[in-house]
Amino acid sequence: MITIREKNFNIREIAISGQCFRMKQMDGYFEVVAKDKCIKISQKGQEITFHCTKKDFENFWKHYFDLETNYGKIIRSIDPKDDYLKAAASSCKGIRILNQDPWEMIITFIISQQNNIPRIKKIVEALCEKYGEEIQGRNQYAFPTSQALATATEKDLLALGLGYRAKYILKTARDIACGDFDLLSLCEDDYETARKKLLTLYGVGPKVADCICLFGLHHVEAFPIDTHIKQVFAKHYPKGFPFERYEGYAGILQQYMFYYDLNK
DNA sequence: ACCCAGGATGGTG
DNA sequence: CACCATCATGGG
Repeated sequence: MITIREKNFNIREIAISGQCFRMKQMDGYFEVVAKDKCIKISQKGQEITFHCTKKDFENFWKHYFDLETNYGKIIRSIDPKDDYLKAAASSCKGIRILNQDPWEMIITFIISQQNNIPRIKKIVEALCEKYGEEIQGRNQYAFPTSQALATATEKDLLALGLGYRAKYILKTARDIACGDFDLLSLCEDDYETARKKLLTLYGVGPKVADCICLFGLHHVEAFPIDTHIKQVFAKHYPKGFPFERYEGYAGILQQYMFYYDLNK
């Protein structure tokens, strides 16, 4: 168990930010499942307690929650004249851009298309229960490996409620499991290269590719444009969003706007 | 019964 | 290039 103090960290905001789908609010704490790991986290004000060993915190969770980045500095860089962006960031100053598993992001964000967040969570959970390994003593299931998912049939996936995305998931899982699509080299690529490669996957378009880049590869310049952001742009940035001002990390600001619009 | 949800694909003009 | 029907499913 390890407790830290951090201004720009709010586990509740992160849990409902729509970038992760396996973070659950329990009675007095949050339960987080990532890849094949599970942790309980509680927070009182700026004191955050990670219920794990110091070793696991240092080796995994610290990086997972992007605790080495200064988010205060990012928020302070917002144009003081941009009232909307200031309000958006102010509504969720505790968001972090998580360092999630690329494979997990590919699958979950293919599922996310034309879908709502509660339902995405439900489907991801069902997928883990059916194809993931049990995490010992946790009553939780790891995210399935590509090899495990590759053994599924389209009918199996349809039964889980995946709908028309079932065929996307199957082909992508199989292409990755057999090594036809190389995940390891993807992790070495810069944003533009990674994005281009991701677009070759069946079921991955521009928006999903950017979500994978942002949440799975930590290319914080990636800026996913979904239905919410389109509405925000139409309403608050009719003359265009000032991307040039936030070059290299606009994706973080995207999360503030997404959150603000989602919870309005 | 109608509309929407962190869109992508395949076809057409 | 731009547009557009279609793709399953559940929740409002």
